[in-house]
Amino acid sequence: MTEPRRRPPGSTDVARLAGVSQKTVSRVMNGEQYVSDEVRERVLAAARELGYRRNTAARALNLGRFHRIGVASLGTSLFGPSSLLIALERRVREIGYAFTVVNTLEGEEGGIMKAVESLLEQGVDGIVLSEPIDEGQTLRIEADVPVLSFGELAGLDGPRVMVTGGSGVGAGRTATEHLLGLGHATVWHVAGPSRWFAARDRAQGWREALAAAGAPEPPMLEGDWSPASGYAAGRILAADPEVTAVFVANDDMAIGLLRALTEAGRAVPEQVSVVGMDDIPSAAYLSPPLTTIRQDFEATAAHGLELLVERIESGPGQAIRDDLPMELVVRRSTAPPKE
Amino acid sequence: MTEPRRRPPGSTDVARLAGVSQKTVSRVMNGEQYVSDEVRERVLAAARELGYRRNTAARALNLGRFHRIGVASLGTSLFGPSSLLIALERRVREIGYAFTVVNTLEGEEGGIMKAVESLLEQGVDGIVLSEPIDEGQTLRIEADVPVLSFGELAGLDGPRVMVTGGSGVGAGRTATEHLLGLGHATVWHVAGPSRWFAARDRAQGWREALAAAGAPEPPMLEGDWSPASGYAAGRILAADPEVTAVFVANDDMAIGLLRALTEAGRAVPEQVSVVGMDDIPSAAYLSPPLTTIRQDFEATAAHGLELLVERIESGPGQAIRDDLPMELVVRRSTAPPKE
DNA sequence: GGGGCGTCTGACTACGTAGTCAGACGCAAG
DNA sequence: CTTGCGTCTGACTACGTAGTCAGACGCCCC
Repeated sequence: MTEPRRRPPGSTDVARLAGVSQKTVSRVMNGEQYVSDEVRERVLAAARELGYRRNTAARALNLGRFHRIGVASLGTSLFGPSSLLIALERRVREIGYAFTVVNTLEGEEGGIMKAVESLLEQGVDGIVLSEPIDEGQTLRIEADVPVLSFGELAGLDGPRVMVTGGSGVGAGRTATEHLLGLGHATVWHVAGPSRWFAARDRAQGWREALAAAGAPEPPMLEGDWSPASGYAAGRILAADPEVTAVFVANDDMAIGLLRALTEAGRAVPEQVSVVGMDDIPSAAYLSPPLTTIRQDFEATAAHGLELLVERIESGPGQAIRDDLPMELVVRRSTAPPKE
Repeated sequence: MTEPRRRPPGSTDVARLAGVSQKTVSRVMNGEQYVSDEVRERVLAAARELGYRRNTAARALNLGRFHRIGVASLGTSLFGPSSLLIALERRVREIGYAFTVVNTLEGEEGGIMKAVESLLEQGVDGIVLSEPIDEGQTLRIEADVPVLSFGELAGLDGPRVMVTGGSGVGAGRTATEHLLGLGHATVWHVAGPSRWFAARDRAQGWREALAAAGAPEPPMLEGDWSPASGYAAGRILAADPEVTAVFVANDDMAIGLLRALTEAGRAVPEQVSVVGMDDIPSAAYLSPPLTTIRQDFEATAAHGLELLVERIESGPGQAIRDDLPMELVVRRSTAPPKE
């Protein structure tokens, strides 16, 4: 007598117990019509009794689809990316798909491509590149799987690729316009790492707003999203008395910047105004409370996934590029210039 | 002529092209021995040419295993949970499994059970409850799938359940001992929501340390992890001149607390010392830089998953309960009491 | 009473992989 | 030369589900 390693019950077992055919069980489990109430009841009772659960593998094999969406993400606990990931998960589940994540450690060679390959091997119906960064190589995805990228990923190419915008450019523009509107002669910018398209977008929005207002464009500083890098940038900016307004590409860097300004005796907002981005939960409790920009990750996720699922279920459509809604949250870190 | 909806190539197609049997292709793809180099080469070439990828569904169906680990998480961008999730993903992939997340919106009725059910339907070989919270109901998991819970989940019951500790109790003890060691008569505590076992553990560590030192136990305040709730707690504590030392259950709440103290004119650390927990990246850049406790999520994830995979691959073993390493990071928010 | 249609059910089969078993071949030892 | 063993390969089959197709039955209408 071998190990009683009983395999889980299948539709055949349920069928036997209910005294019907396997096919009828399948019909009941899929809620098809043309099953008498009496039979349906009997099957459901049998299924309950046996603890029956449909076998996903067999279903996927038969249907040729997995009902699974894979996300290649960046494995960072940064507020933006992780918020987007949560929004994606929720939305994916709402539309009846399963959810898989593969993280690509930043800096890893060809990380995104590896992540995509891993997703393809797992078998997914659609792929999302949630935080595309520029890895300096073309990213050609051969498989017959639609791919959604949040942000223009240079070199991304393939038969079924589509791109939808975040709110980067608009956000950069809004933040900069806010500061200019307060009367500042120009606005400095501490950007995120340039490999990130989100960082590029924000910087571009900043540039556009300056140009539109005819304001001079000061040299741009680049951080790595971390408070430490914001602090480093802050030390540089604090030393320059010309600096009266700064747009920082995320709140974490803004925290470091605030600290550097404080240490240098530059008062915020009296001497320097600061705008962050993300509206992290602690933004309202910093010293001073931070003016920042809040993105709507729920909307971003929903919009992108809608496009993706449409491709999955009915084939190609046209790509879309658009800015999604965002909101300026004015707190106490911005004010008109002192002078 | 119908739509040329070509299905992806299978091992049969590769076999035909390479002039071998389907079984031989399978052998090559699985790296089995007893295949001549010449045949192996031919098969690999054919596979490359066709863009062949093993069909996960068929594999899973045949093997009866999915090589997939599912995580029921909480859908929050809090630093702790999201860091743990990232560590889990990385580790799961390292050990050759696929990774699925299902988030349970907090507050949802029976959220964890629903998440687990969803994972079971998807077909996973093991389940991780990454941030167990007390939903006030027994959580009996019927399926023959091993479950790993990070933290003692009341009512969690089932044939193959195991629990491994986080570092909550030890962290609470360490933080409190640090403050007592500086000479404070006692230590106040702002806890996380009591439904979270992580919050309970930290509070218990705090209590244990006070008891061990013979210090009186002041009333405990409870927040919801957010800076706003820390701020609220801070306003209460700031009003009480007795308060000289506070252990806050996470850094976000500590930020709110710091702000409340500052607004009330209570200097940190001169009048009040504060210890947080998590060591979020911005902790070092707050005013003042925050003394806090750093957890080793990588180790936690690795340790737990090791247990889980052992259960998956070789059956039951004994449950383990242990505290994992953590580290006190001393910065400037703590000092001996003024007087 | 016969024809037609709507409702309900089941037999058969495909999906792609890997386990089992059998057999072919070459080489070494007796 | 025979025997035996190690190496290599393929035929057959199971895995659990759902699509296709065919058939049974009851009812309504002419």
